[in-house]
Amino acid sequence: MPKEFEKRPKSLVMKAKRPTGDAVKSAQLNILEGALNEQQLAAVTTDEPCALVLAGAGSGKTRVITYRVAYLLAQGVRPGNILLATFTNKAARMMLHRVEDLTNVPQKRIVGGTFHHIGHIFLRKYADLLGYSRDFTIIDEQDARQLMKVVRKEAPVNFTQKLFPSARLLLKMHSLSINTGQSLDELLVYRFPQFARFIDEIGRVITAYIERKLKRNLMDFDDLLTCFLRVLTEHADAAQAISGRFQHVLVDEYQDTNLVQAQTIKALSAEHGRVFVVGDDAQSIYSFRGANFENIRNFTDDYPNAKLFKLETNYRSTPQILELANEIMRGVPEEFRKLLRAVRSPAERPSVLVCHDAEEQAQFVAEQVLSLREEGIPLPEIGVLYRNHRNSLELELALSRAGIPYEIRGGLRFIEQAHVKDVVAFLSVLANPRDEVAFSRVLDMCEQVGSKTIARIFEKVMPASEPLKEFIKDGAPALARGAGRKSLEALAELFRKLDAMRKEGAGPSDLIRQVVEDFYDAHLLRTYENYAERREDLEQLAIYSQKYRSLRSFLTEVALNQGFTVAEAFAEDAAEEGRVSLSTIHQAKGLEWSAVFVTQMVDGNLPHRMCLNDPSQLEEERRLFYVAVTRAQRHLYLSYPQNTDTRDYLAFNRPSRFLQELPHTAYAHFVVEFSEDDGGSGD
DNA sequence: CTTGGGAATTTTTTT
DNA sequence: AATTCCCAAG
Repeated sequence: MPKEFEKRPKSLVMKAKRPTGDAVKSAQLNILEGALNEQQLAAVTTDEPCALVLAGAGSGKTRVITYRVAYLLAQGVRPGNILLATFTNKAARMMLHRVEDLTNVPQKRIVGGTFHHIGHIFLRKYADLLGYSRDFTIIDEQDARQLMKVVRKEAPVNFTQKLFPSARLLLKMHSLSINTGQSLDELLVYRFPQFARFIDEIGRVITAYIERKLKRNLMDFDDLLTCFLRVLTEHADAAQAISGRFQHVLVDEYQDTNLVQAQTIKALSAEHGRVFVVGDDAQSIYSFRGANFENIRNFTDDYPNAKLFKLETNYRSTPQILELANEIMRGVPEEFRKLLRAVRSPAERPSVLVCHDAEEQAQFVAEQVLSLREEGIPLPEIGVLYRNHRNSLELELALSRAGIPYEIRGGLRFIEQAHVKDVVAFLSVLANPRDEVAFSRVLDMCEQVGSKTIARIFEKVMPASEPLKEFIKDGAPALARGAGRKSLEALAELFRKLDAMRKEGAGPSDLIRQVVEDFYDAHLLRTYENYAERREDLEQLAIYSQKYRSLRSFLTEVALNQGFTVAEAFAEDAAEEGRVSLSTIHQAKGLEWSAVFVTQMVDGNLPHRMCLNDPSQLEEERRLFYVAVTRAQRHLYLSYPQNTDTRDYLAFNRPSRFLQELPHTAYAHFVVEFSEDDGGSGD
């Protein structure tokens, strides 16, 4: 290990607070000792270069990784030498904020975020090594599907198109193949046998898709990972510069990394081997995205020197909740089973509630929330979880009826709404005119312009070195006749204006307002019924974008930081008493509430019906249930409706097999009935 | 060629 | 139940 690094003056980091290194160290250790238990302290202060922290739910995982960063800083490690990879950008912000509190090191000085975010940072610098230009555009899933659709149509596939996989499916195959390291052939045989006969054709379409992205300077989400890895493995100079910089690599939620991410960590740490990894294999719930919990289970194979730490004290939940959680995981192989020790005092058993239908279930949740509030549990301490977004409908209704403020995590993302994407597309074209997805979206808004005209325009414009100039100047509008021509001319005029504004230093919000004023407003008016609402959204977008000076930084933020939802964007802040959280279980990862409702515990929903035939997917559903249950500190309610009302028939539900597998002693069983005006009643 | 409407298909979780 | 696909009228 490089001696030089070890000797760096400790005062550098802590200058603001305490001048001498030793004083810093002992002060820091005091803080640590008060804040951490023995196991946590051992992990945080280890001298081993490579460490794996296996941390059960609620055992202080986040705390450990946060304090580890603070500890390293106190040891004299420069903030710039630390890399913190987390599962969401929000998580990174929270951790680094905490680090700032502990050490006074501003969070901005440490590189932290998702692998996508980190990859993006360096690709802006090194993308040209891969044949991309550095001002590439990031496309989201929808855009990617659009592009794949185009490529698929163009491909010389002679089969009756119906039997050939859809664009969506092609993307999924491609993505899984990359992220799991399986060849397309293998993947098709094992996961999509019905398409195995199209191997060659599928391969060709996917290759065309990859080439097209490169040609148009577009990167999809997977590219941010794979291209970054390619920089690290194929370009020694760049790799040296990057990995030389990050002397300490820390990874949170390691159980949800995929092969590409694991290889990235490996490449980053190849020289110094200083890796600090935290995770819990029992909480691996992202295999549909290529995540592989073998990464964490086999960590010591990949890193033979790794020192293993286990955190087994659970600070979060009551013994009753933990007992139930342990029952869920009863089946996992012994070597990986964790013994979680509860330190909280005993309380009520978790409840299982049988409701008549989804409405009554929602009503029950609403009333129970009210009585929890009576007991003194504030609304932000209550979480309502479900398997998929659609399950939130009845809950929203019941909560609003009861006058309970709530916020929804996930759901339709603000920027994924059609009208917002429309307006953003104008800016995307401005930033990267070769972005054919955005460009055709814009063209498509012109009246009397359809796919044929768009194709003709592209044919003329795309080969040019500056497609947008070509479009504006060379009369691409002339390619259409009549009304189509008129609207294209209006569009060209708008782009002329935007381009000029941009040269004069206009920011994203100016551009957005201009687009809306000159062009989009009219489109909005004739296309949508709820004109006013959507118009309001766009004003919100303009306001939101004021934070960004450059077009590129705004577009990147929009593409990568999709965290905020429609509800969130409009949440009037500072509601005096806060809000109840509604969330999918996936999005609840890493969070906790005093009281947790897990709703729709119906076989076919949790576990989801699509998973029933595949044992490994079924196990993942079980882990999902485990994650849901372990979010609860004190009160846990598991509920399911007995009937599902579709429009024309009534279905009887089976309770989730996960419920049926639990021993009856683990919970209290209730049948919820609303006979008069309120209340569930005992069995 | 565009557009709108009716038919067919698909259905989870997210960066 | 909602999105995507296809076809036929204008």
